[in-house]
Amino acid sequence: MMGTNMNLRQLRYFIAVAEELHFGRAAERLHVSQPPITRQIQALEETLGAQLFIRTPRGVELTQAGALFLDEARNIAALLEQVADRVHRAAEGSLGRLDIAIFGTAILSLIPRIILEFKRRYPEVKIVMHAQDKLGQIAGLQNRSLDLGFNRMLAPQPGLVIEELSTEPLLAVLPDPGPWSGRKSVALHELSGEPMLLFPASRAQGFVEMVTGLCHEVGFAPNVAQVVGDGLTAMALVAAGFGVCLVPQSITSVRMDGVICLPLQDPPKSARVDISCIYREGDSSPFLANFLDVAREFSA
Amino acid sequence: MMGTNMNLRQLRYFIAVAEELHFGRAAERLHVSQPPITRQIQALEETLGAQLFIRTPRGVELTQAGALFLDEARNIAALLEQVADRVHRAAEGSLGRLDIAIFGTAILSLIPRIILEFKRRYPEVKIVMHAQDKLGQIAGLQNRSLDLGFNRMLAPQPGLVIEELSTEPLLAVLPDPGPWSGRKSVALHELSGEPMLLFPASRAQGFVEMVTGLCHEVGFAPNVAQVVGDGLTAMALVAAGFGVCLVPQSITSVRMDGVICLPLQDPPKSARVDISCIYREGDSSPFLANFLDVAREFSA
DNA sequence: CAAACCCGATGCCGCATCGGTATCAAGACG
DNA sequence: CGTCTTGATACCGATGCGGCATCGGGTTTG
Repeated sequence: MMGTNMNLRQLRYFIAVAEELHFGRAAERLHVSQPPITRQIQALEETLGAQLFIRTPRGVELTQAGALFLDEARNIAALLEQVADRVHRAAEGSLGRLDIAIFGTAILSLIPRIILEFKRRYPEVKIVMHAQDKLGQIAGLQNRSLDLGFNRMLAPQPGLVIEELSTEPLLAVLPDPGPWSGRKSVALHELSGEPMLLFPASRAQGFVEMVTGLCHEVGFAPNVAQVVGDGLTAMALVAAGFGVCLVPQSITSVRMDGVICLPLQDPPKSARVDISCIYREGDSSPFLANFLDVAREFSA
Repeated sequence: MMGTNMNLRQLRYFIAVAEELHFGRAAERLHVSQPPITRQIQALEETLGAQLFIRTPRGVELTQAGALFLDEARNIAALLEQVADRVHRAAEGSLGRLDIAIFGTAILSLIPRIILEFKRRYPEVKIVMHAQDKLGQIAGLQNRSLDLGFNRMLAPQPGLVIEELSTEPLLAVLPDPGPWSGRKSVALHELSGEPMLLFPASRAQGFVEMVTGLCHEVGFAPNVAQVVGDGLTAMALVAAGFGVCLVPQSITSVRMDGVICLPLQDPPKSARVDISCIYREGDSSPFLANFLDVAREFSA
């Protein structure tokens, strides 16, 4: 009456016996004695309601049902092993998916290198990139559609962790040819009269306020010509003669004719912008942990 | 340190917890108390080397690894159930394969009806037909390439069981038009002068000896015109005027112009031939048992 | 702000199950 | 006819499992 419970041990024992066609040799292979084999096979036959072996004086042979079960048992055993391995790798962060958001100039220089290295180390982790601004990243992290965001000048958020990866100086982007052609650097106050292009014009500001604050520090209010969407647009407008602008250094990895990029003379310490990442507090995902490891290596 | 042993119980528990997202409800569904659930899940997580659930104050949620494992666990559980069912049906003879041999006129009348009925009852049992003569059937049974043979007048064989399904009278096959046209029966001694066609001309005889013996019983030696391969060939030669022959009644299910088939007058009891089946002694195959059940029904 | 509540984790105990040793029963073989 | 081999069985000690009671933490509630 009691036999509705198959056991993986029974399955292993059965496979051994079916391959050896001999209880004793199967027991030897399994490093147990022979009686347990007999009992487990009997139990298995009872649970299946099927005789699996024909006992002969010189060993056993498979019945048709036994031969059928052997195939399936091998399948299941292999499947289990494979599944265990995949789950293990998923848990240690080698297999799975990571949703990353970037915005604007954050994609230049550092981030691509981090992602490339991560993909090299964990080729079975699928990285899904999302282009979302600061507020979108926060919302995405909170509703779990994102695991990680890259951005600049992030404000603290409850439940989210902000981690600075690196900082970089600001450069002045100036028309070329123009008054600054041939110069090695420029002082911020030299730009006091110039029309200035600011960015980004998105919901979540930060950089705009930073630039205007810097100008006030050196004693002038910026002559804001226009607020545009991103740094590259601003640079293009500088090239077209609409004014000047300040950009993070990494943006200059894009070469553009008609402008020169000069470092600031005696820049204040605040004239730097960060590249930071943001993720959920207490997120134990191994994918995230591994990605952060790679990111921290590159920020050093 | 000991955790290399996954258990199907752990798998069931895991599925329940993953679907309920709550240890207590899972325990209720499984009709056990909550602590065993905790312990089995812990053991499973250790064997897999992966955290499957994130424990929260109001229940649990799946990790990525847990979600992956849930899919696979469902697959394995379903596969196991299906396999158990298939093995059970294979053991009771509903699923599998049966190799049957027939030869010559044994295929007429009775055998096709038996096979048809068996296929109706056990549609998942594949019947493989082999055309083999008596010796071939015996060899096939012994080397296990056959499960069952149909034939006539089988001699006892060690290790094989012969079971008579039915007997049928002999009929005289006579040219028509001819001396017997219009008659309702014929006495065997009337054929004493006629050229007689015998069969089969295969390695394993039996029927030839039987017919010659019958002739001797009524006082004449048959005038053997020719020994041919099978009964149908003999009938065709009768129609062509080569002589007469005796055939089992069932062969007359094939209508042939140019001959008439008449029963024998006062036939001796020995003037009958059997249709028998032959199979391995002690063959416990449920397919064979089921097939024999059907065959015995039809022989009654 | 403390008490009550809900959740999973843990300690302990009794029972079922499992494996090991010794032995048995039945064929095969010389 | 005895011996060997093979699977089956009896018994015993060890392990594993479930149930009960309880703990620790976090949330909710009065």
